[in-house]
Amino acid sequence: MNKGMTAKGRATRHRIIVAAAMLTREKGAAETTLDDVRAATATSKSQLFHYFPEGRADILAAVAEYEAGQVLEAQQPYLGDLSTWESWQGWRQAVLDHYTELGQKCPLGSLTAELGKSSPQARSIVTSLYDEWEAALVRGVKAVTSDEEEAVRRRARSILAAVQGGVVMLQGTGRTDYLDAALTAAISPLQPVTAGTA
Amino acid sequence: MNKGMTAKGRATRHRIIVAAAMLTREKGAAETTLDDVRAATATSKSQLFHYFPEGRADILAAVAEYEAGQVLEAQQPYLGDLSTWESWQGWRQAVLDHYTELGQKCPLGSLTAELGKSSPQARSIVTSLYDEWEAALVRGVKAVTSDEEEAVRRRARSILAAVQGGVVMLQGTGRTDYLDAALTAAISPLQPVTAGTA
DNA sequence: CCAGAGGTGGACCGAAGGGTCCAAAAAGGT
DNA sequence: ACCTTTTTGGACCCTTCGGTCCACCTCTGG
Repeated sequence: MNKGMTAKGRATRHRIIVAAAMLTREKGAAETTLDDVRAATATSKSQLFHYFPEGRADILAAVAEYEAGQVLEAQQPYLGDLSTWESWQGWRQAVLDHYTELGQKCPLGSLTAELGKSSPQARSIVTSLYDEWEAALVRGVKAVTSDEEEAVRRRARSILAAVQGGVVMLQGTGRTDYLDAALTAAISPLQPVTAGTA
Repeated sequence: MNKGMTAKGRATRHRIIVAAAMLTREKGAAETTLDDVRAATATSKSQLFHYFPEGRADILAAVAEYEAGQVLEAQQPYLGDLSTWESWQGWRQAVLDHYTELGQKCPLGSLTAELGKSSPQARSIVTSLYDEWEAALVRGVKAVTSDEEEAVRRRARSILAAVQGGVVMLQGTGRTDYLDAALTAAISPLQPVTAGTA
């Protein structure tokens, strides 16, 4: 894909993606126009179509891919090693902090809303993000419990859904209470039985 | 608001809302144009603006309000009386069935995405929906546990977030596994200690 | 130094879609 | 029957925005 593209070209392309990602977070995908991107990157229309032949949809897809990566990155290094209850707590806090900071701006929410329909590639980006995320959680759950495969998988999914739900509600209300409560409740069964809460 | 409006007028207005709601569910708010609504309701542009002076935004707001009501209605009669573990299970199944049936079509998702930004009224619709929903869950949790106020509230929020998360992931992947797992895990602490799972 | 590639600028186009307007047709009241 | 109010039809305007086109830079390598 980077064939026939100089360092300068790649830089421009990357600059477009990053700027478009920022705009998308700020105003949502629907309100982000090509002119906005153009203005934000000091580029011209022709460049946008030069680097993204399919136009707008192409850019948005690239942004989605970029953002999907950021989502997982924000959870590191915790997500990579959830082998102890302490690291789970660290992860929980990292997630909480990250989304608290983001606030209303949701990286993927508006993207999927805009691209999701009739765009199989967008769908696959989200799906593989979830898969990767779930896999990491599965490894972590497996490390701190002795449940069988299926139970572990279900637990991981419930944790993942808790994050998603908390984030969605944060988007809609601006309150972090839900994410906090959901996350805490979701991982609490992983807590070693020392001073456990029912 | 219904001042100076005949029965016929109210009927037309209502017809517009219902049709717009359906279109919104099918194609998302962003892709629903006034012409679509016009065609689906056999009305004219002037009527749209007659009944919704603010235009498109006005219609979308009305749809959001309408859909918010539908969300809670779909959970009845269970949501109204969550006083036993059995009714909690019934509710869980009702939610699962409802969203499985809806599948990809999310009533409020695209609405909030489109209206959420800079529309305080849309925000308040979502907020009060969540509040009402949470209140019902709080009553239910309180009925089956002996936890103190704050713990009850947190539990209710975690359950609510679990539903939201499961639904979001259903939207994105088409799979109900997440909602199932999240819902099960979220209410499992409410289960009476007879054959409890850790 | 001179091709020829990649990179850039910006004018231009056409469709889509939200919103306005006016006038005609029903409904309602007296 | 007659006047008023509501309801309806649809032509029209105008902005926005994605997308096209072509001419002009600016590198790089031989």
